[in-house]
Amino acid sequence: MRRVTLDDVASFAGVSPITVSRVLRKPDAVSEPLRRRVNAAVKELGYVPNIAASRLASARTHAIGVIVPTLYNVIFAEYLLALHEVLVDAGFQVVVVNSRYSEIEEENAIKALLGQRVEAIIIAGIHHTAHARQLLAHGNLPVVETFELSPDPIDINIGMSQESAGRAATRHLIARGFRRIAFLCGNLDHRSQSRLDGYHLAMSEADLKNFELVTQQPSHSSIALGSALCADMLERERMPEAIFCTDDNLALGALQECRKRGIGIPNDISVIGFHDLEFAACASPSLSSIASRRYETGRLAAEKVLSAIHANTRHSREQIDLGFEVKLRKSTGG
Amino acid sequence: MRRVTLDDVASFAGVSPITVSRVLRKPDAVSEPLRRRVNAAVKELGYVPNIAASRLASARTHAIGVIVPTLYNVIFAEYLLALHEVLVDAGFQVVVVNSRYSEIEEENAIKALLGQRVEAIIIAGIHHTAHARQLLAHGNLPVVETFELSPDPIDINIGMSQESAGRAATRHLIARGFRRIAFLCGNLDHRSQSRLDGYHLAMSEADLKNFELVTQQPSHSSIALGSALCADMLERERMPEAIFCTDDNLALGALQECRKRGIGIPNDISVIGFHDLEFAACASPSLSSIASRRYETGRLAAEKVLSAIHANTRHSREQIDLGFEVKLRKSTGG
DNA sequence: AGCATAGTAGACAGCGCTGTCAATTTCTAT
DNA sequence: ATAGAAATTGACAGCGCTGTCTACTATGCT
Repeated sequence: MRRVTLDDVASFAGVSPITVSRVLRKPDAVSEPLRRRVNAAVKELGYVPNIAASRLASARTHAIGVIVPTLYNVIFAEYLLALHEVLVDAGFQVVVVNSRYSEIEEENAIKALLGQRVEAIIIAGIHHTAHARQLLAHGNLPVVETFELSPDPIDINIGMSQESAGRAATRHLIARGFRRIAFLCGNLDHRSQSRLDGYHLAMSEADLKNFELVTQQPSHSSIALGSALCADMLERERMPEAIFCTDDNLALGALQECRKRGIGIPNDISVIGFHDLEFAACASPSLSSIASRRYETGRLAAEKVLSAIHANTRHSREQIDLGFEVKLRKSTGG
Repeated sequence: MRRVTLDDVASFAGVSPITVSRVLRKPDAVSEPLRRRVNAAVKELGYVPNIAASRLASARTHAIGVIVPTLYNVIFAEYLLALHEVLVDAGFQVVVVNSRYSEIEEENAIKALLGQRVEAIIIAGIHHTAHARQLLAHGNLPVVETFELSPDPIDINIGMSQESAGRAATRHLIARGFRRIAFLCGNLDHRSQSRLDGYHLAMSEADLKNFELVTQQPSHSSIALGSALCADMLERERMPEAIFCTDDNLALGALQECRKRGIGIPNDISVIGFHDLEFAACASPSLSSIASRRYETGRLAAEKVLSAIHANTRHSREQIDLGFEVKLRKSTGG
């Protein structure tokens, strides 16, 4: 039971294989009657072109590789959504690989994508193994690093300063007069680490080094984890006056935990989250947060890739800071 | 600037191309010294095998196609996680395509996957276009339909009865003595529709047809949407006594909305969600829900696919009902 | 010494498609 | 009516790899 090939279709339709190929790829170049005959044959035989053969022959894959650390996070879901919207419409296949927050797996993912001869790689993050970096740099294809700003971009870099954002959130709490400011965090990936750096920076700028309260647990951000981390904080000798969570899910969990314990927000404790997820504005009390622009990151990354492929340029060495926005709501006193 | 090929490596290492190929695929079949020479050459030249060529020559792709309606939903994220865990470890590439809840896009996705000669297709849902169904049935590859139970599976089918689950949730509320029971829903996809059918069934079984309160809005399930739909319900002439949400996100939004309006849960209104997401147990009050087994669905689907590929069997025609569990918590009175 | 066996390396052809260029037909303008 | 351009179709070779088969080497045994 052999699979139907282009040649089968050609002989069935009584034309040359090349004509069949053309009908499928550039129908305008074939006359109406032949096109009909070929299409009929394709349908009749249930022909499905073999992409591997096409890729090999044409040396074009029409595939873009995308590496994200996890699929289990709305942030990346929104980002992927944007990438898909732009790239699929432009006729590209999006190959998503997840690196599970591991640089080793990321390197393997890069190898796999290069082996597939993707025409560009869009990768979340700026920290790679030395070898991975070398592969990307010498891969002779456009590379976009996203979500963070790199001191030394491989090629194109689109993101925001996670450190500045962490600092801004902390400064906001400091400006409100709080001194004992807690930092809640799940997995300490590079982005969270930078936000933590920003927190430390802001605290020390305000001479509040002694009032730092950091708690962290290596599992993915969730409402449940937020409750747990918050509980941990509340059971310490002296409660914090404000809490900065690296993620709105954690913040929502913290809100719940406080309510459960009869702790008023923002009267007793202020809470600020990160990312400004959908529910932040409608939580009760509404949740202050740092808005990140992951949808725009995805769109822009996709567009940059398309134009780089189109222009056949390598190493544009462009860096774009999409910034962030501090959203002040009830949970930090409005 | 040509890409490095197997032949380049071979001549660099002074061996035949076939030997290089073997070193890469079955190193045991090559003697130690040659293997070292070849590996050195690979490293030196930065050789990355061309997968398209390999796939064409070997007629094996080591790729499994997975179709989901959206990536923007934890349910599918967990399912994909499970699929990945099993399949990647078994040496397969997972090709994820999202159909955006459209049967047309699903059909296109199927064509794309068949064109890639994936070795199996795992597809969420049992409703396809006639042509899509035909493609899957005649594609000569294992097919797994998931999440729902099909009256007529194409091949393997792993899921649960969404209707029974919807009915069970509603029955629980009825058993608690409620009569005016509302149903809240976002996008009315096939699964939600079945849950709604179950709701109608349970209501009519209890002679409560007159007390049905259904509200729905065609956007994806979110906490914000839950608040909005709940607000809609609460502003009706007569408030519901209980609310069944097709999704825990909606339910959490409903909880928030009720709290905002000073409506006590479960004293004034009971709420039950669906899926038993992570936060359900730790919400306040804790949220009753119907637990679905999406992780197990993913694992099992992957395992079935592996064994079907291994055994080289087609059309096992197997149906597995993974069931569901009613989780009773505070939001419906414990 | 002579032979069978296993282990190792290579030759060859071909997977199914497309780029390039050549050949043919059709049409346009003089 | 005819040269020349444009539109249409086809021949050929090759993309980079692997399955299959063959050839060679080393080893152990009678």
